[in-house]
Amino acid sequence: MNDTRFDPSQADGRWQKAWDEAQCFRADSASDKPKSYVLEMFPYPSGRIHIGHVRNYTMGDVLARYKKMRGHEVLHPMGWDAFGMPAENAAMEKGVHPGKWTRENIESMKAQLKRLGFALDWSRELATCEPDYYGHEQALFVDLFEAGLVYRKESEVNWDPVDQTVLANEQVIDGKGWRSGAEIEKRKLSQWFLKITDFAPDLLDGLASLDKWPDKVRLMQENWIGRSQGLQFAFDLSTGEKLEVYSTRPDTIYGASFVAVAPDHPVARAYAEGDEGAAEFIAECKRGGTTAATVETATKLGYLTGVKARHPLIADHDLPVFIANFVLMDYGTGAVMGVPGHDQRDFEFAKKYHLPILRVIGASAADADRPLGSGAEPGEGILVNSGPLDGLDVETAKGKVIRRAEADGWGEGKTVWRLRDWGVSRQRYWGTPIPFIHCDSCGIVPVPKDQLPVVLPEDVDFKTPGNPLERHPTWKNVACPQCGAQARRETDTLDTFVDSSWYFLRFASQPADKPFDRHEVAKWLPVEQYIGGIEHAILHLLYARFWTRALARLGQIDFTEPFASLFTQGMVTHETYFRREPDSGRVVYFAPDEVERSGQSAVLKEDGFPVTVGRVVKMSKSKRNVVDPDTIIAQYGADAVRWFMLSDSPPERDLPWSESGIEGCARFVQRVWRLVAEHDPQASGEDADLARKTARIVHDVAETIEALHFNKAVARLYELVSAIEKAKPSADRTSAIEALFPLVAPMMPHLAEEAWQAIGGEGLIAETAWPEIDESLLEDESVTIAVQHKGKLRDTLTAPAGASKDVLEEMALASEKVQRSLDGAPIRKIIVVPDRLVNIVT
RNA sequence: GCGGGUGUGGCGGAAUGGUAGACGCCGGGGACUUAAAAUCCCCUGUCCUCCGGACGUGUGGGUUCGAGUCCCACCACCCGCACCA
Repeated sequence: MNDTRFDPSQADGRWQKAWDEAQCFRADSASDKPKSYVLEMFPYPSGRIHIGHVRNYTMGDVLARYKKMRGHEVLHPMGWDAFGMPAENAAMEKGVHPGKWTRENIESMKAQLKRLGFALDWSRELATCEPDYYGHEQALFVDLFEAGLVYRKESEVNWDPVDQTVLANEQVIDGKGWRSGAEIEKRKLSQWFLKITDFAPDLLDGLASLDKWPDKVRLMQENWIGRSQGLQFAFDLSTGEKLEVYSTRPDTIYGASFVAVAPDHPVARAYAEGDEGAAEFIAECKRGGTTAATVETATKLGYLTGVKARHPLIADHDLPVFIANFVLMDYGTGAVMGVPGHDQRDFEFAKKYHLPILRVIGASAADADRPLGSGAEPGEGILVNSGPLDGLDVETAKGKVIRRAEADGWGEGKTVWRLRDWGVSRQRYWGTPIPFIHCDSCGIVPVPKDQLPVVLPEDVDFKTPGNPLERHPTWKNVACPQCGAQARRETDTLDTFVDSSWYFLRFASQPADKPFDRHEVAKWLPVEQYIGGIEHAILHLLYARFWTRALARLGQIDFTEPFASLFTQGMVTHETYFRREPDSGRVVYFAPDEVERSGQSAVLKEDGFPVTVGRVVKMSKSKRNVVDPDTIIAQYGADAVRWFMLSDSPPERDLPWSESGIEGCARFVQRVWRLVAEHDPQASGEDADLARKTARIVHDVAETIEALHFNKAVARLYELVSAIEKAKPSADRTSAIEALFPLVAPMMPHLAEEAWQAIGGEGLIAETAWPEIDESLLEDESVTIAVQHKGKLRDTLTAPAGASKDVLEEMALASEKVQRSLDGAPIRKIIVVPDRLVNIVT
């Protein structure tokens, strides 16, 4: 151990092997230590680990290793979210089977993760694409069906009329199919749904208990679930039918000037039968994709029908009925009343179709005749021009209208949720087969559990677009489990969000004959700390919460919230380098290793001419601003890469990758290593300042790791290393060095092991306890007091901690700098904050 | 369009309403060396009449003895929007 440099290229692998052999990171559910379940969102096996994964898993790893040092039994597993579209795309493009492609990707990504030295329990590894995972998922799906939480209904998909296939939203670009270029249209298919709306109140109420989740995520989920209270009421139509509408602003009912229905509303369809223009308009609305962003950013269009709606409160007053492209069939009743004065969308619609814009709310009664100018006024106020409601505030008016409607029998107060049921059908091959059989006489029959798993057939082709299961020659054909007659398998597969809705249970317990063992699961769950990207703030996390609640309702588990604490980390970003081609104006991007960077500018290595240094954005293949984890591990070692992932940027914010930054980290690894040579067990003498600093930093690093403020832990460790370097040899300095290595062990585990061994530490540092400190060393003896005058800093004083206000005031006035600033002005007031500051007001 | 977030030196950032810029990167100067690498030391927000002072946390207002932090309005960028994962 006399080498002056730490060599990761030989040390990393050696310690990774040592951990493997000692099986340090195997989670023992029989242990009587307190248990910690640390989980990072499992990756999609795209082929290579992305630097974003490295950041995510490094954070989890630091926490897992730290918890272990704190005496916890830690479960820190890893697996693969292995179903999904990219495998099918690879099959189409390269002719490789999705299973082969996926399994090879898993192998290479696993090797990459191992090179980073993560403290993972690989004995629990799982891949959702294997029958021993998805078979259990099928069993759970059947359980949910039997509990009445699964049903079928029609719903819209993106239909590519040329490829004759269903497209995902991301495959629709500017309303056109990504391969065919054909105009996409909305088409209705009969599909499988999970009744997440059954749990809407529960999912909403449960958010309150998630006090270790970021507020922003809870808020996003709250808005997504979208509880609203309003009035559902019926208009009498001139056709003799009734039209149910829902409004959250029944107080504005006197301001209604039109009614609008969704293009696929029965009233619209019925009317279109006798009106060609309406039929054409409805057909027009079918064009384009199904996403909310597309629908809502489209120009608001309406078609005036000849139908009239009788206003329920204004005698003999009729409103025109429109078919409108912005009204959604699956929210509320698929029909709305339009109040242009107090809703911006209605306002724009009214302008376009020359409808009356009435004011029914003003700042006061005097506003009754003030016209609405440039836009709607959606806020609070006092009712005007509203007959019996005049003078009431918004809330009171809402209540009055609802009571009136209920008394007169034309409507009732109703709670409506924005959340829709979860459509889980996918018309694709590479997913969990939905375990149902269609029988002409028995209807829809679940596959009996003893016949699960329904295994995906291997012999499929991807030469033509569409679902290979649909055109497989034999797989579909099966006998009905009930009557034995010839029947057909369901060919839809499950949304991959289903796979990720219960994998955290399977990690905790992996029996062969059932999805999980409830007693084993109870030992580990809920997950103590879940870490992943903010992009999953709504869908994945909501679906996992729902699935957990559904299993609790079925009596399979005893808790309803899967993740006690959630952390959402930021992205890893990098500068972009590009040139604009002079002829076409096309932008050509260059990879970081093709570019020589200096100061503000950069040149292309190949030709020596400059390239433009573009914005710092999320690493992506299209911008070519990616760095490959393997390359940088080979160059700098796993510890430097891990250290970089934790340094500087707060973990919830974006982290800009930089060459100079990683070099600084690699230098720091060596700096820590050099302290091994400084470790002198024979050194004697005290260094009270260093001892106090060491205790303080041991304490702060623990605190900041627990709060996941890794950047602050890193800053404190830099300080400790500097302090040790500057200190003269002493017993306290030797102790500081002995404390330092365990402190950095969660972050730089390879170096820490090597150093620990070199200074004669016992066993593996991964299994060592966190350093103990003398709590009395945390008390400060003196403090720095700021003295302000006119709100500005004039001087700083050193005072004993806990000095009285009078003493501090006296010290402040004694300061020459303060007197100069005061310049004899009369003192009006002195504010003293003990241990902090004195502010003199003149 | 709707929902959520972020904004502080050249860069990443730190700061229970109480000393703005901790810590790191970059840059500058110096030491060591035949030289380089490595390492170590010092400086490093802007401006000015520079042993002192003024200004300064996206923009414009406000509350306060005191605002990066609280309130109002705005701007820019990022994430999500139900079939990407």
